[in-house]
Amino acid sequence: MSTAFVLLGLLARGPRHGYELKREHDTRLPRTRPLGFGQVYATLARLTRDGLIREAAHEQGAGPERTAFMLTDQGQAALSTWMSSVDEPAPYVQSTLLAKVIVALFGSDNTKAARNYLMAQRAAHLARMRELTTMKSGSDTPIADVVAADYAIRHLDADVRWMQTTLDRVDALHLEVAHD
Amino acid sequence: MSTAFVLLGLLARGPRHGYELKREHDTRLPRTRPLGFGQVYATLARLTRDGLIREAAHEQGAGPERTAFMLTDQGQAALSTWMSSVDEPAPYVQSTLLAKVIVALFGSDNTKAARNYLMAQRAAHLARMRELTTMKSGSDTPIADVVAADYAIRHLDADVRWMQTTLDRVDALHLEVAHD
DNA sequence: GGGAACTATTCACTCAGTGAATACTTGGCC
DNA sequence: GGCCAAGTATTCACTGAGTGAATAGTTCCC
Repeated sequence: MSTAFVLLGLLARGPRHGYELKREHDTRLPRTRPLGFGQVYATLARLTRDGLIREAAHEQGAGPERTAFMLTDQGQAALSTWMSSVDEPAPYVQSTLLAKVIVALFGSDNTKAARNYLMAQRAAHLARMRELTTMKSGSDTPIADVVAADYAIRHLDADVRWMQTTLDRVDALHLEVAHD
Repeated sequence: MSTAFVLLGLLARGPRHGYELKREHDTRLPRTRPLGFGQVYATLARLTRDGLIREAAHEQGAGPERTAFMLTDQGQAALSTWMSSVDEPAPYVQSTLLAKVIVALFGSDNTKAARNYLMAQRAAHLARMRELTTMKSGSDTPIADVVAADYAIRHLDADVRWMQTTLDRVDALHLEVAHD
C-alpha cells in the first residue's frame, strides 16, 4: 500500500517519531483509512530494514523514551520517484458489489435476489452520498476533508450508475452465468 | 475480503475441490483480482475451521488425491445472509491518488509536482478507459466481462472527474496543508 | 496523593497474498 | 517403447497488512 510512502512524505519535513507520524497522518489525511499505532511502528521497521529511513535520535528527555527517524538519500529518492510516477490503472476489478451480484445469480434459478440486492444497495449508496454532500458544504469544513469527500462521492456515484446499468443486464448475465 | 463468500457461492452448486474452485472462479468472475491456488486452499481451511464447509469426499481415483468440500447448514445460512445484506458504504477513502496529491503538496513549497502528477495520471486513466471501451464492444465479449469492464470504466471516470476538480483546488489545498 | 488523559512503543495474533515445491497422470512425438 | 511437456491437485514457507491489548512513564487537575 501507500502507507509507507505517506510516512516517507511526512518524514520529508524533518525527523519525527512514530507517535507524531500517526497524529500528523490523521490531521493531514482526514477521512482516509484509519492508521493504527502498531502499523506505524511496523512500517517504520520495514523502511529502516530497506534503508529508506534511519534513526535520527534516541531521546530520553521528558516523557517515555522515543526514537526519531529521518529519510536517507535513498528514501528521499524513493519518495520523489513515487510522487511523480503515474500508476498503471488496475488491470482487474476488486469489488464486493460485483462479486455479490454474480454469486447471487449463479446460486439461484431466478434473478430476484440479485435485483433486490442491487436496489437496496443503491438506496444505501444514495443516502451516504447525501450525507457526504451535506458535510462537504459546511462552511468550516477543511479543504482536505472536502477533497476526500469528493473522492468518495464520485465513486459512490460510479457504483450507483453501474448498479443501474447492471440491473438492466441482470437477465442476460443470469443466462450466461447459470449455464454450466 | 469477499473471497471466502465467493467460494461459498461456488460450493452452493455442489461439492467441489480446490482446483475446481479456482478454475470456476476464473471463468465466472473474469477480470477480477487473480486468485492464487494457495489462497484457495488457505481459505478453505479457514472455512472448515469456522464450520461453514466440511469435507465431502476424499478421492484417490484417477490422478492425485483430492478432497471435495461442501457447504454446511451454517455455511448455507452465512452465504444467504451475505448475499442479501446491504454493505455499509465505506466510512473512509482508500486511494493512492489522493495520498499522492496530498504528499506531493506538503513535501514542496509549490503545487507543480501535484499538478504534473494529476495531469499525467489523468491521461493514463483516459487511455485505459478507451482500451476497456474497445474491448467491451467486441461482438463475442461475454456479458460477465462487459459488466466487469463497465465497473472499471465508471470508476476510472470517477477518478478522472475527481482529478479535474482537484486540479482546481490544488492551490487552496496547498495553503491548508503546507501550513504548520 | 489519586486518577484520568496523554505520550510513546511493543507484542502477539490473524488474514491475505505470492511463489515455489511436490507429485501424479495424460497425451503427443520420434 | 521411452521421454518430455502440459495438466491436475495440494502443500509450504514467507511477507505484508492490520488489529487490539499491554506496558510504562508524564502531566494535570481536583
